[in-house]
Amino acid sequence: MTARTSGSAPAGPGRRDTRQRRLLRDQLSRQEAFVSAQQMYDDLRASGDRVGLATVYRTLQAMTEAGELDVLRSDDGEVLYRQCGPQHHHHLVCRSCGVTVEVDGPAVEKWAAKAGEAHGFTEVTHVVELFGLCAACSRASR
Amino acid sequence: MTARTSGSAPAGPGRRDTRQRRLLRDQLSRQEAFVSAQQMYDDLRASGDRVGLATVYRTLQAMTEAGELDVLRSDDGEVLYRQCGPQHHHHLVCRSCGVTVEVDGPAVEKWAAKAGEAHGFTEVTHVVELFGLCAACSRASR
DNA sequence: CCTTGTAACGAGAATCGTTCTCAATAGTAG
DNA sequence: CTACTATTGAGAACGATTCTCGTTACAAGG
Ligand SMILES: [Zn+2]
Ligand SMILES: [Zn+2]
Ligand SMILES: [Zn+2]
Ligand SMILES: [Zn+2]
Repeated sequence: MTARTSGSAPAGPGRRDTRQRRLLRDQLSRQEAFVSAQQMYDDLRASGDRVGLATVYRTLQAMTEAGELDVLRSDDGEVLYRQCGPQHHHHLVCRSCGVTVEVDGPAVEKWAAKAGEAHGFTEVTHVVELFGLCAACSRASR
Repeated sequence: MTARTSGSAPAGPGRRDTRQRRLLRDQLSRQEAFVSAQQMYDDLRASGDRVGLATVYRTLQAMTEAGELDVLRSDDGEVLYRQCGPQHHHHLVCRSCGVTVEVDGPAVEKWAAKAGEAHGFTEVTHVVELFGLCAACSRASR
């Protein structure tokens, strides 16, 4: 027996501070928009950083499970990630550039819960996302 | 020149009444739940009907573009289809059996439009879906 | 009915995002 | 510094969806 003698340090997956994880965390904290794993991978590559695609996928998933990222699925089926604030909110996403604004909608929450009950459903969750063209992209497309 | 002499009968894609399309339309009109192309394919196969997978995908897509079907993406990324009523509505979907109830939420529509404007977004659309366990599935899982 | 032009089919190959495998690498506690 | 093992990454494997292209079969004319 060599490592871990007593029940103190919580060893196990997800706790090592690696170069790859630092890179991803940094890039995410700098992002305004929702981005895909592929985009993250390409961007890191472009800036000369060496990271494996599988690692990007794994890390993004792990962070999501840990509640550090919000997920969204684009129309063409790609999974997009974003580092958001901690409170419950919804997203107003630009269809063109991905820029995202966090918005809240207390009315929606209530409506959702009520609608669920009314039909005998339990454990009701809701998916509420808004898509549009941000001010900048609206202007650009005129 | 043989077919189409004058500018009357709108020839072109999407208008032939084939056995496969009838089968799909029939099965969809009998479905309470959102279903995937694969499921449709399997079900048709199971009931002895001969249909190609590509045809199922193509037809479902065409019907969707024609506004005859509503689309939804499952958590694991599959596209699900359902024949719904013509008016704008949202869905309360059972996570377990897929059974769906159409619900409306005037409050949500307003909130969405307003939130969009407030941040300078244009052409705002919304995705609002509710997921839960239907009464039957809630009972079964106790 | 029979003929035609072509929309629609379908089997299988090709895409594409994502996940898995497994040998090599590198945090970390001691 | 060493040992233990979490993590990585190249490439194979997957699964849903799309594409290809030779064959089939609607449906308008004749
Ligand atoms: Zn968010
Ligand atoms: Zn934009
Ligand atoms: Zn619907
Ligand atoms: Zn159910």
